[in-house]
Amino acid sequence: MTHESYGAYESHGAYESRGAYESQGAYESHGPGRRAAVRRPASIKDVAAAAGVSATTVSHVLSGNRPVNEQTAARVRSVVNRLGYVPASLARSLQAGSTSVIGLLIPDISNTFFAELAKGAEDAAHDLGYGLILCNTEFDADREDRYLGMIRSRFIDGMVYASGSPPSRRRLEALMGKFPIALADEEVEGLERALIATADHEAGGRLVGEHLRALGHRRALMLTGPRALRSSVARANGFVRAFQGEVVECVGDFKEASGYRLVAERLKEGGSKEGGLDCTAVFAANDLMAFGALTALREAGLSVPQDVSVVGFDDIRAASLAHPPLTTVHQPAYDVGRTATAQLLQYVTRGEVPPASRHTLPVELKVRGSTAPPAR
Amino acid sequence: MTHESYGAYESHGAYESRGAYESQGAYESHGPGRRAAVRRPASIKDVAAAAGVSATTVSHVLSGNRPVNEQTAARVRSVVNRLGYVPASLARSLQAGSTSVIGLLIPDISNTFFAELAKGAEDAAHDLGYGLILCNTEFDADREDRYLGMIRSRFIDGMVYASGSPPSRRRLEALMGKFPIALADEEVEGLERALIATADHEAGGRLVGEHLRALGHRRALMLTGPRALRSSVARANGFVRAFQGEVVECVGDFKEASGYRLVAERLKEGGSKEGGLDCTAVFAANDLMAFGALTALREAGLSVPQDVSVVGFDDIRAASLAHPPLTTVHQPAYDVGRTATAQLLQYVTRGEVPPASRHTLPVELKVRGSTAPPAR
DNA sequence: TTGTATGCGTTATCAT
DNA sequence: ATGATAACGCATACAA
Repeated sequence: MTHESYGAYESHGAYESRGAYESQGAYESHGPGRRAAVRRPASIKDVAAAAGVSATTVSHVLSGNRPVNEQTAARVRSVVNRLGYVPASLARSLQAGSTSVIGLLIPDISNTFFAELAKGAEDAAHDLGYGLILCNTEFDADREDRYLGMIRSRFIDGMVYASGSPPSRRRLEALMGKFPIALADEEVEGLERALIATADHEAGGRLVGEHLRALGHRRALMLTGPRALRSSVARANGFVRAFQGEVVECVGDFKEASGYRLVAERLKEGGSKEGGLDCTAVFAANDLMAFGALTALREAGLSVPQDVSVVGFDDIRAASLAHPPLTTVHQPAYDVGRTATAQLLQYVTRGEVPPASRHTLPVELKVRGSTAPPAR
Repeated sequence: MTHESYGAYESHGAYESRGAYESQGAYESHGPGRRAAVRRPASIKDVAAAAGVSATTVSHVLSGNRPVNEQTAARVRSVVNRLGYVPASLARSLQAGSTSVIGLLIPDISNTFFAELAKGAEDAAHDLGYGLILCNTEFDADREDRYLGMIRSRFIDGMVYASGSPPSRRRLEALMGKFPIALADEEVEGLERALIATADHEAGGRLVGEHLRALGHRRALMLTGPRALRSSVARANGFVRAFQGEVVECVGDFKEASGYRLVAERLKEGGSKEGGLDCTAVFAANDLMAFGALTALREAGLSVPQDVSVVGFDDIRAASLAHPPLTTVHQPAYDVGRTATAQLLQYVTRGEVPPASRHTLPVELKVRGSTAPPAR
């Protein structure tokens, strides 16, 4: 399916002539409220026959790939219009050897971080005439497999991979040597030699560490993401190194519930003291977990930032709207998606598998209302 | 592309045998960091030749559509495995006449309402073995056209349409008679005779009206969505009827900026009094516009809900996290997406164009901190 | 149990 | 300027 196939023929009047559609619909109407059976859409042969030319000529009238007598062309266009003919993109793609569609695989589309990333990817794809399929995995390995199957079966020309389910690493490894794949936002352990666009996670962690240290905190609870994710490790490393204080690490899974659970459990176990957190600050490896932490703290009667400071990561939309507004690390989600996609397409369009290349995009600390100096 | 094509052959060992991949990759490696050229992937003929059977037999070994001698089958599978053969979904779909993929067209994926709707649609699609392509239009008519082209060119088997750009109505009209299309969340004026799953917008407006009236408000500013959208009109109608007070209506476009602008302008113009709003409550037709209103009010030094009450619509995630938490109408976004998709697929799988059918799903008023009795 | 021939809808190649 | 034919990769009707 080429770019043109999306709408190039509309200008020939498919939409301009309403009557044509109504009289030649691909479906037969069986009256109001009744189901209608599908009829075979017009093919290039139908057009050729009706116009008294060969299919070859029809093809060239539509593509402009070679000169056609203007009278003939006009006749063909008229028939195209009348029959409501639209070239079958499947047949085109089969012949062309590519679909002009790539995929974007993400774990959770309702996370505005990934939504922004998706916008960047979509813009980059559209700029080059490519379609973009959003593949939402919900962190589910089966779904991920299924979507990866689309590239193995060549339904799509390439894939921007922005997920993070660790078990998929081996599959990715096999795929990356055979198909155009770019990693966005997330490096995958053992796959350093790939096309990668990512935020500077380590710097983000460092900024948070410096911020909390400067406020006077000396003991913090860190809610990390899965160990298998490079970004998790990088955020934690940057934080620990810059904070230079005591850090209690708990492993979460980037979901709000896990942030809630980890903090609630720690509050119940009582740290070392009177049922408190035993930490003056919480750094969650993403905003969602930070929100979970916020909820757990509120339920325990602790107020933020008076009793405990909380910091997130990502700067999703809800972060600035939260109560209190969440101090967090802003990731250039849109740029990550755009960069990764642009990089990928550079190779897809040339029928090449991408070489290793890393783009690290800068992050920014957004200091808001959820952080303050420790109580005492 | 059938459901099975996504991964049915993986169990034959494509992934289980790493060595096979490495020695038979579809790309030729040119050493670390160098670009690699694409090589033609193995086709069914390659497998047939290598296994010493016909392509027909290979096809049947893989599909199970007819019995094959177990020894032969084993030999074929071994070759499939060795060559890393995966059937080309394009060729399959061309032959089958359908792709087993449908589209979901939405205006803004970063709006969590649509993200939730998308999840419902995706779940429903996957349940029936269908893939789902997320088409994000950004309210852009060109993008919408482009995505609608996918159904006209039969790249997808059907479309769940959850957008709302009014100018597209005529295009939709022509399409709906020819291709399987379902409307989600949004009725389209003049297209009542279609497959529709929507929230009860009118009831939502009514709940808000009753709530504000019960609190004692008598004069409200209503920020509606575009007039051309049925949901906008329904929300406004329900509200006006139940509120039974004075209502000033301003037309927005469902974006945050428009909520901000409308309220800011009204504040500047001064209503009828001392630069105030001249209303004790604001009802925005969606949460995004409510957030814009919140910002404008805050900048004007007005506090919510002490000076002005604010109500939204949708109950997106940020609503409960906002400051103050936003009173809003909860829409069953997930169910709307799931219902519309399930309905659509019921007809897609049978190769029929859907009849008229309307599902109206219940909404719920979430009373939170942004509403209170009027000051005086 | 297996193979041959044909068709799906298009575009490219080679003629005319 | 136009057409006939092959090829893309697969599945199926028909034969054997």
